[in-house]
Amino acid sequence: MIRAVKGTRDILPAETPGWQRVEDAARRLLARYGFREIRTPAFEETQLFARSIGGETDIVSKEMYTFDDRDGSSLTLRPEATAGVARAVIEHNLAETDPILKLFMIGPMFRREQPQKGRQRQFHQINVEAFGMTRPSVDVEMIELSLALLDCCGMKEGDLFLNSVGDANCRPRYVAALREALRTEEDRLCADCRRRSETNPLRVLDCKVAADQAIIERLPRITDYLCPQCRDHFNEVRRQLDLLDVPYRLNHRLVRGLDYYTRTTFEIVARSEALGAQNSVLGGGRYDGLIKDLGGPDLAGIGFAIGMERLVLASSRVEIDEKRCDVFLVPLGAPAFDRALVAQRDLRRSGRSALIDHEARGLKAQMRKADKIGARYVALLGDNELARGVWSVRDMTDSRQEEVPEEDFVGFIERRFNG
RNA sequence: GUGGAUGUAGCUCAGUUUGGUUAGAGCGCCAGGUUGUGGCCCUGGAGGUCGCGGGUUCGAAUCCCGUCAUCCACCCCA
Repeated sequence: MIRAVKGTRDILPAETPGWQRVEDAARRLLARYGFREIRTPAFEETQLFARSIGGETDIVSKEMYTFDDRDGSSLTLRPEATAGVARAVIEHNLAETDPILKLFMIGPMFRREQPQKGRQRQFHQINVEAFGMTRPSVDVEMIELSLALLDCCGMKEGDLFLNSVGDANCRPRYVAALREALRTEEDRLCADCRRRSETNPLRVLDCKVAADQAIIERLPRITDYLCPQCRDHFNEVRRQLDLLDVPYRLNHRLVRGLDYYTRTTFEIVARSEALGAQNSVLGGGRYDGLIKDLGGPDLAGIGFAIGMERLVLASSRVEIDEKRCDVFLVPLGAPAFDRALVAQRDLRRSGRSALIDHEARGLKAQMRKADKIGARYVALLGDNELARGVWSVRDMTDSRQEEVPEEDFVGFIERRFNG
């Protein structure tokens, strides 16, 4: 049997209403904040991701689905959205044409990781990006929006963590200081952290090994190394968050795993137990140097991504009553079936959902099917009805049944739904 | 890439410790009870290479070896 490949899964008809609810709510809210939808390709030139995300990151070094096209060029299924959106912004000069460049994208991403709860190789994100705005109030708008989005999508219990990772001026100084401090503690750290001390010292900060925690708490903090500009920016972000009553918690250990982040970084962690170890539902930050690094104008950027699978897991379940059918037509015999086909078309033309059980044998079986499918009305056409030129229309909610002249049948149904 | 758990009917699972006739249950599906009426109830039916391969044995879902898959966790991220 051919199965869905490792780390991918089908979102079945029973689940799609929940996904649509999330997407619809998100689209409505994003429109209120002035965001417009963009849809970029699911694959790009490999170079784009290598240059934007950073060659030393886990994503680029071991998680990308990369393949050679037939002409020999290297392509990669997108592991995240920002790079592609940034590319599109540059390619189409969007910053020149759009006075307020706010974009969002909903779609699948691909990373070759070991699957676990809340982590799949194909997963879906809602990505929100704003370009060309450098002021702290933009950071605050994005953070407030991220909370509002999760809230309107049904996730009530989440903690917002905030940090600043500095910029090209001050972050290298901090990394140097961190590496220095780690050297003196080296022999007391876990094996992973000793390795990280060299490869990517920032990663030591979110180590989960209990024995390392005390040491990590004593390490230098990025916020003590921020340059004056970054410090002022961070302070202003915090002041305005307070102004808008946005609850947040500082987390000096919050360092994003992608190289392009600058200054503000944030993350929302679900309190729900439903998520397992991967409880981060939303993450993002500012990336002021990215567009220029990719060969575009010197354009600031800030964005975040919501993991939709995780959001669905963390959201309160709402029963969505599936109304698949307004009228279920039950013809008995071949002449009646022909009339039912016509009636089905006419009902649909008038805007109602109508179904016929094409395979049905007996009346009882068709009634059962009508009930299972949640039909509001059943319209029966048997020998009695044919002889008198009527439909027997049964209201499935109260089991009341009445006869309706054939020529008024569609009008009768219409009045039932509109009146 | 590493570690742990689990693979039996469409779904959820018993049965595996202590090997023993035709492998069970609930739900779902189909049909009948009601030859023109759904839900509830009753009766019957269909549906399984017991993940796959090999081994031990008179005999394997059950014991042994291998392998694959899924889940959870590490790593890391949304």
